Amino acid sequence: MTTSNETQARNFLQEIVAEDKQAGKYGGRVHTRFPPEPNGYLHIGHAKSICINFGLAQQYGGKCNLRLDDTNPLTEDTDYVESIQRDVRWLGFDWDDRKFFASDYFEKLYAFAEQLIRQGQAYVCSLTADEISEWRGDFTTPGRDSPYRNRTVEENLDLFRRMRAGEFPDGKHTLRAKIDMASPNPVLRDPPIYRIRHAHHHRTGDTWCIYPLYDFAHCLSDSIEGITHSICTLEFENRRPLYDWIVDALIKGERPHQYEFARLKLTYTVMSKRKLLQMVSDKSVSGWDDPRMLTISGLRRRGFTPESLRDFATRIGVSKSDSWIDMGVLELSIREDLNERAPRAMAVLRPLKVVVTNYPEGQTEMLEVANHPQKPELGTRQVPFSRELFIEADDFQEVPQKGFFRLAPGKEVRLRSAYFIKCEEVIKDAAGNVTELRCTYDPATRGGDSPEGRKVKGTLHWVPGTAPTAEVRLYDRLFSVEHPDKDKDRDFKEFLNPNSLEVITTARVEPMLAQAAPESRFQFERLGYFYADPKDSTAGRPVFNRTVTLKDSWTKEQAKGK
RNA sequence: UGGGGCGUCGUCUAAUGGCAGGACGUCAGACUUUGAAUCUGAUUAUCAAGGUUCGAAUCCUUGCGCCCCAGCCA
Repeated sequence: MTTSNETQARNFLQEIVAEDKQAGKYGGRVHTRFPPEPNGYLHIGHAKSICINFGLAQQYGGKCNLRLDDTNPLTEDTDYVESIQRDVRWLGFDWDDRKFFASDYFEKLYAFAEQLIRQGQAYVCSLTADEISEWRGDFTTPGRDSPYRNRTVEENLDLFRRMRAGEFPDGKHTLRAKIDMASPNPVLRDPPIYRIRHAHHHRTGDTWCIYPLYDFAHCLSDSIEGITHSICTLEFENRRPLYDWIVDALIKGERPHQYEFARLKLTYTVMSKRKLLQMVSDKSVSGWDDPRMLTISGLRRRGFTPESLRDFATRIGVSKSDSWIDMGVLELSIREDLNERAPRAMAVLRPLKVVVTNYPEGQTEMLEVANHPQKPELGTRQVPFSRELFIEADDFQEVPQKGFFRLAPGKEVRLRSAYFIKCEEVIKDAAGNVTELRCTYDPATRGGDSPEGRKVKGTLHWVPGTAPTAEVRLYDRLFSVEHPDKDKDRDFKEFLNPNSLEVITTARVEPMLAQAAPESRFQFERLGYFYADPKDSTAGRPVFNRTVTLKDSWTKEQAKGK
């Protein structure tokens, strides 16, 4: 019998790296890289890639570089560079002194381009963008050779140098690799590798007016950095022949190889940077770090931990099959982590006043409450108890439905770590709304202990009548359907969940919570895990973000009854 | 349509010609001072059809389905 503990199943990338290392390839060296383009914030799909690339390096005694792939000055920005570094570090990974930019290599890449020209493997093409597209053909018809394909090396070199010198406007010429216009793979039909762009670059400023394209820059950046395994997502698989062609043409000796895995797809969300950017710009969300966003910064602000995200990444595995991960898996990862480490606390979201009629007026006693039921080492705290208190409005039903074992007229429940109380009277306003409950308590049940084995099924959380109020933000899935961008004819934003955020400003919290430091995490008993918002919390007035609810079999039970 | 890739429980993922395993989910139960956690049990899968073989998820053939590619984006 094998169990997951005994079998250390390797994913296909680990297998490739292990075999290469075993075979002594690259002298046993393992060197990966995480190469985001700084044109947006990192999301949970990137987190998967980060864990794969940095993880592989860790597991096989290698290194992983951080490389900002900044070859398109139109979309890139230093703000993004900063956020990327912050997010990778927060996730728990370290590139030491190996932070690189593709733009570090512009001079070298230019030299490689000239070399390609001299080798007769690249030419300056003067077709317009539209013409290039036309001449490329389509899936069924081969492309036609550009009329500029046979320019001499000298002419190409001259033109290319003048492109660099800024003699031509945008789009006037491109440098193209001379491969095969009839290739069944359109990527190989003389792909442009340099274009003219008179644009300000976030790092090189106005030094350049020509910029290399991804296919040219990426494989050569890998080569320059001594990358051994260049890992990317499946949609780049078509480009691997081009990767190899360029590297073969220009690099002698050891060279990197590209491998592809399936990108992460999560239900109830969208993953493309374009769509995330759109929601940020049109204010569908409050920003890149809106806690509903599946960006790393959004998840961080929601209260996710780096550990839970890393756990998620290993849990979902790595393969080449195009698959959907259920949002429940992400929720499981954070619940599992926070169940272990989050101290418990009591907060009431929708307060219902309870008066304990037989409790002496003006008396207050301190009750000791455990911070974690399974971890006595996390200690206890004191919560004041007196004649007036609040319970959750949901925890009372005047006419209890089937299976409801919380408070109801004549019924007895336990107040967590306090006393048993019994509902004697229901007070309503003129409109018939329940505004207050009159209860009696049993002094023999102090601490919540059951005397002579008396059973009560329900245990409710509560806060003192003097409890401070706090703002609580209840977050839910951003989209209300599993696959918001599956239907190409419908805008994904039609599926935004209108209830993805509920702000409650009148929640009541136990006294200790009013002092909660920003970024601290708690389990609000019976409600979920909450995180003191790092931006909006102020001294003595924390704002709590709901990270995730507790598993709730009662709601499920209720739904079944209907 | 040409090329490339991928098809294993509801979902994700193992198997490297030798008992289709694990996790999540679901269902049932135990326990419970959180309807949480924990524990126990159950549940369900090799895209199809042929072939090779003592033996096929794995190899071969044919078919089917899904994904990617026709940016001077990455």
